Amino acid sequence: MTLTIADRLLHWYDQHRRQLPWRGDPDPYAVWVSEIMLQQTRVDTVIPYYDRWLAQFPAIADLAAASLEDVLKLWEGLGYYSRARNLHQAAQQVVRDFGGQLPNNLQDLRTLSGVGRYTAGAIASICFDLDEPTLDGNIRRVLSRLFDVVEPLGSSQGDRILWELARTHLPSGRAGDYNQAWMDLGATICTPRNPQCELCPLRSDCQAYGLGIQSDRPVPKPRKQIPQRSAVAAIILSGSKVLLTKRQEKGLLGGLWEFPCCYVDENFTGDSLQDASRREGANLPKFLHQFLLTEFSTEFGSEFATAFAKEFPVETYVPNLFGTYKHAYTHFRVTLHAYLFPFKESSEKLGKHPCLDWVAIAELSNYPMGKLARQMAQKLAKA
DNA sequence: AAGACGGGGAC
DNA sequence: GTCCCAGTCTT
Repeated sequence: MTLTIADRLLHWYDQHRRQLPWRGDPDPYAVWVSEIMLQQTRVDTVIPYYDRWLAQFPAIADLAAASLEDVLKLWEGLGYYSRARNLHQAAQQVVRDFGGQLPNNLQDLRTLSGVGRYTAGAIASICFDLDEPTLDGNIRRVLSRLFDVVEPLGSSQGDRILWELARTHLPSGRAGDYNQAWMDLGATICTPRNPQCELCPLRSDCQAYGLGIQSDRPVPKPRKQIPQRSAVAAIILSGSKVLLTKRQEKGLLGGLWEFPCCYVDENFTGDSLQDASRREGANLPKFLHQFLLTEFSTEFGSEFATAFAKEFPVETYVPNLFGTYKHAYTHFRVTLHAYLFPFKESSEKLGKHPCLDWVAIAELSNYPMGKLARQMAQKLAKA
């Protein structure tokens, strides 16, 4: 009898599987944490975060009882911070609705925040031996080459085909290994560029290889141009402390701390670098100064706004440049100019608000921040 | 169906 | 510089 594709795939996996910290851990919580961290994130990046996470939150109950601040601090640098917020919330969901145990079926798994179709299939097959397929970036690429799928990656039509292919070839009884085998094959052999086809156990089954078009599969989805934005930030010093503000829970870098800042063009239209250079030519420190006065008086009370206006008269005070930073987010790039506003006298009692804090320079490392704010904080600590 | 959502590594 | 990574949620 002839070997199926799954037979050959699993045979290869039995010999070449990667040794990873979450592999062989019988605790579904450990697998769950790894799957969330691995979303859009490489294995090598995840491993140190995974180890620290399991050390600090060994069980679901530990995570559920933790503060969001501590959770975000441990996630700092991994990106896509909604994953951390969702994982935290889902842990509380599990304690409240499922007796502290991760549910062992696809439907209940999908009710957890941050658990989508991929993660539910992965957990169900790996932890609970359910015959469920799953589909990630690796599996999409491998199946697209193997079966010469021409529908663009991520299109709904393409996804329908790929989910069906994954389910069609799934063997009964080893779905967890089958799913992970596709991913290991995609990560180590059937790579995005320069795939090692001569080492592939499925070479003779591969339609793209047969046609010599491996590098043309999968068909990428057309990309849009990334807009360029400008921003200004304020380093407001008082004694040995600096003013931090906390971002709102939702959206970009939600719940993280930063130095007070704003985009120069809130009515950004998304077109062209011309707008960017026009904004760069504007009077940025003056714009920032006005923003701070408005922001402080509307958000943080008139007392602090008054003290700030007295110390830094908008007509006469010209702040020094602290630094210029360029950063690329997923869907836009930003150039940020930071300016200094040093109070002559210590005024720590000014500005009381849950989303505002005077922080000693030495304590900045305790506050969860995005990369840009972290860079600024580190420069401040060195000076 | 398309966009929001981070940061880093490989080329 | 570009691509893309063990995707999910929102609009």
